[in-house]
Amino acid sequence: MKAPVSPPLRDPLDHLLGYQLRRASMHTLTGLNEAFEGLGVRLTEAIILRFVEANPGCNQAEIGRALGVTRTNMVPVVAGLVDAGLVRREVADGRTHALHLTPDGVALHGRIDAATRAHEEHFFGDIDAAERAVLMQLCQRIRDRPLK
Amino acid sequence: MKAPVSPPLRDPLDHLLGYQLRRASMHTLTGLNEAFEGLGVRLTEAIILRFVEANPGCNQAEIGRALGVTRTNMVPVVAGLVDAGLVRREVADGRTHALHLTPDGVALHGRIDAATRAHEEHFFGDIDAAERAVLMQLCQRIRDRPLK
DNA sequence: CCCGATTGGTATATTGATTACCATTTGTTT
DNA sequence: AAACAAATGGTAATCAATATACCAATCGGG
Repeated sequence: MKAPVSPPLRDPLDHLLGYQLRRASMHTLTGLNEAFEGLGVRLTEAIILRFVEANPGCNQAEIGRALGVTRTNMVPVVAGLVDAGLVRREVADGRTHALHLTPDGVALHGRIDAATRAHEEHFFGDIDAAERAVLMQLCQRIRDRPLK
Repeated sequence: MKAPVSPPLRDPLDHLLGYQLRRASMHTLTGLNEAFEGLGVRLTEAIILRFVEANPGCNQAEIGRALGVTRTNMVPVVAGLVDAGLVRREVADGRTHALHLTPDGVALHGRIDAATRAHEEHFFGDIDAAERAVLMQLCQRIRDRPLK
C-alpha cells in the first residue's frame, strides 16, 4: 500500500502560536470527551458538576460567569443535570436556586475526577515539572491579556 | 459602587493544564474573531484563504484533511468563498477542482495576514523568545500524543 | 473492463452559542 | 413607602460548526 495519499500540503499556520494552542487544546478535548462518554456525561456537564461540588449552594449564574458562559446557556444544561438526578435545586432566595449534588451526583463526580486525573496524566504526565509550570503560567498570562 | 458582585467562586479546574489550555485558546480566538469581523470574513474562511494562498491549485478535500474537517463540511464554506469572488475553482481533473485566489482574494489575504500578525504580536509579543519556544514545542508534543 | 477509492455535492440532525424577550424578585434610591 | 435598576431563571428563535448518510461522476489499479 502507498503512503497516505496526502501530498504534503504546506500549512501556513504552523508558525502561529494561537493556532498551535488551539490545535493542542482541541486534541486534548477530544480525548477528554471520549473519556467522559463512558461515564454518560458531556464535558460541559462534567465541568458544572465539578463547580457545584467545589461550591455547594452556588447558583447557575455564578457558574456561568466563572466559565464564561451566559446564564441563558446554563439553563438547559443544569435542567438536564437536575432531570438526571445528579443535581438538586434548593430554593434559596425566591430568585436564585442554590445548587447541590445529589448522592448520585457525588458518586458520578468521583468517577469524573478519576477520569480527569487519568486524562491529565496521559497528556501531560511526561512533561517535566518545570515545563509544565511554564505552560500553566503562560496560559494564565494569555488569559489575562485584554482583548484589544 | 460595590466590587463586582461575584463572590469568589472556587474554580476546581484551575490546576488542570488541559483546562488552562482551552481557556487560553478560547481567549485568543475571541480576539482573532473580532479582528476578522472588520474584514468581513469568518475565522474558518480566513484559514481556508491562507491554505489556498500557500498551496495554489489544491482541492478542498486536501484542505479539509489538513484542518481536520470533513469534505462535506468544506463544501458550503468554499462555495461561499467562490460566491464572494475570493476563490476561483479551476476544473483540473473532472473530479477535483483546483482552487486559486482571485485578485480580490489576494488583496483580502494581505489584510488577513496583517491582522493575524498583529493578533500574534498582541497576545504573544511580550512573551520572551525562550518561553515562546517552549510553548510552541509543548503544543506540538501534546498534539502528537495518541488519543488513548 | 471492472471495481474500489476519491471527489464534489445534497440533505439532515445535533451541538453550542448568541440574541431578544418575559416574569419575578431583590435591593438601592429617592 | 414607592419607584426603579439590576439580577435571576426561563423561553424561543437563530446561527455556526460538526456529523452522518447518501448520490453521481471520475479516476486508477488489477
